[in-house]
Amino acid sequence: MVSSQLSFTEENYLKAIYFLSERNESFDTSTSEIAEKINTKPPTVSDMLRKLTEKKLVNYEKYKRVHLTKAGKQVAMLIIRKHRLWEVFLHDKLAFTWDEVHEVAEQLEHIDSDKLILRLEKFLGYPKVDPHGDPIPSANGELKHAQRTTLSEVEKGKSCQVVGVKDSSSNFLQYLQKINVGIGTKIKIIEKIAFDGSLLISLKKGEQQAVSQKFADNVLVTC
Amino acid sequence: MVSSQLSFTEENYLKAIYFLSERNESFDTSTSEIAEKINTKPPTVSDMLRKLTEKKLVNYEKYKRVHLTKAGKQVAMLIIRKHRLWEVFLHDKLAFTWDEVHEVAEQLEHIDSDKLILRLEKFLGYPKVDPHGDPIPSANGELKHAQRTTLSEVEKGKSCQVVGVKDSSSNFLQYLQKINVGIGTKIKIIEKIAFDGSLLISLKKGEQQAVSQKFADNVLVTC
DNA sequence: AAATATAGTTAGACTAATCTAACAATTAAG
DNA sequence: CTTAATTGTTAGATTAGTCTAACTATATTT
Repeated sequence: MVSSQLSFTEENYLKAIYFLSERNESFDTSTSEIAEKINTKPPTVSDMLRKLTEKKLVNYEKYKRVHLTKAGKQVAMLIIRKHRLWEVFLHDKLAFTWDEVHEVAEQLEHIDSDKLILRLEKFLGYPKVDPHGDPIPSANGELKHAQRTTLSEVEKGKSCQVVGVKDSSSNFLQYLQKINVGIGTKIKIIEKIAFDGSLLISLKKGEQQAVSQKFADNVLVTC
Repeated sequence: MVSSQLSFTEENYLKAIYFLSERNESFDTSTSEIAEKINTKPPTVSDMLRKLTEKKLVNYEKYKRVHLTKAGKQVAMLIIRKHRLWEVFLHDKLAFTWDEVHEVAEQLEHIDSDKLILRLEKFLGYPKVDPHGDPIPSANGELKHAQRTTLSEVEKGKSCQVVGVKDSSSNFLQYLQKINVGIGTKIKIIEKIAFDGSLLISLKKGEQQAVSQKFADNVLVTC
């Protein structure tokens, strides 16, 4: 049942290193960036980096920059996976708003049970993105680099999930709300009307909806 | 958002003290019983008791027996509440069996968010008992001392929840399984037939079922 | 390239939770 | 009511995670 053998604190360091590394080309970060991120002081980070190096979760040499090993990245991805699945749960099932989910998910992400996460994922209907539109890694730690396309690119009969919008005018956002389309909404393409490029789509519970080509051009999705 | 300010460990001590105290009339327990329960050694418990005494969560004098203060009991009840609600979630929503729920709930019970628990309780339909039939304390830490009655005592039109059986013969248990009645099942009394004491009951999703008086006499419920 | 500024490490100390070994109090038995 | 058995505490150490202060390495500037 126990999967990582790592402490709460070690997990948080790995997650922080992942997010900081992601921000540059060389996929690495520094002692003080980490300290800043997780609200500790540089000496504390120095100690932890020595420990994580021993455990082969990071590659690190004194005074140089850190980066995650393959194993370290794997651990980080699984924590992020748990975090985002819990966010979906809080949002979809417990009606938390998108800005409330993060804090609680920070705690829930450390719960250690593989079975729990697999069951939760199934219960949530295998979501691909969290309530902020960020992609959810798979059980083996892979992150589909979510090739975002527009709704208009999706083929007839296929399903996809909303991850964002191109046009962020309040007109458009209000329209989206009105027809109940938001981040994470699953959409199936029922019909494409060649005449004007408009689409017939279905949302959950079989609600059908006709939308214009302009609409479809401005909704970003993953398949 | 933070409600208790207590460490994971302190919470576990309070919970252990609660369960051990519950086993005798004087509602107290001892250093070594606690040590045994939470798998530590007596000196560790001694230290912790000093600490919990300072925090006014237990009443304790050296070499005497311990008991929870009102505040300590309150904390314990809220942890038990969280534990049991999570057990219901795991069982009802994620299809864990009754013997699998405890281990994961041991972790989940320490998640600290009042809002989360209130929303979870609502999402689960305000259950009164966990999958083992143990009662769930209310948000203010009160445990309805679940006046168990038999199904036959419940009035027409009222709803109740199964918490156990009087007759535990395999004949009866098999019958219960067949008609999908278990611990936690909610039952509404549709009709009482005066002629033979039999009942017409409804289970969830409106499945109706006729049961005999003998059946109703042997099913324990809370209202 | 020397001086200065920035970033990182080492040393030493603290807290929480744990242990073992040694000692003290309480309880039970004769 | 003294002795033995049981139970509980104190002392001293350990580990994980954290801190401040002092020191060292790397980077930048002129």
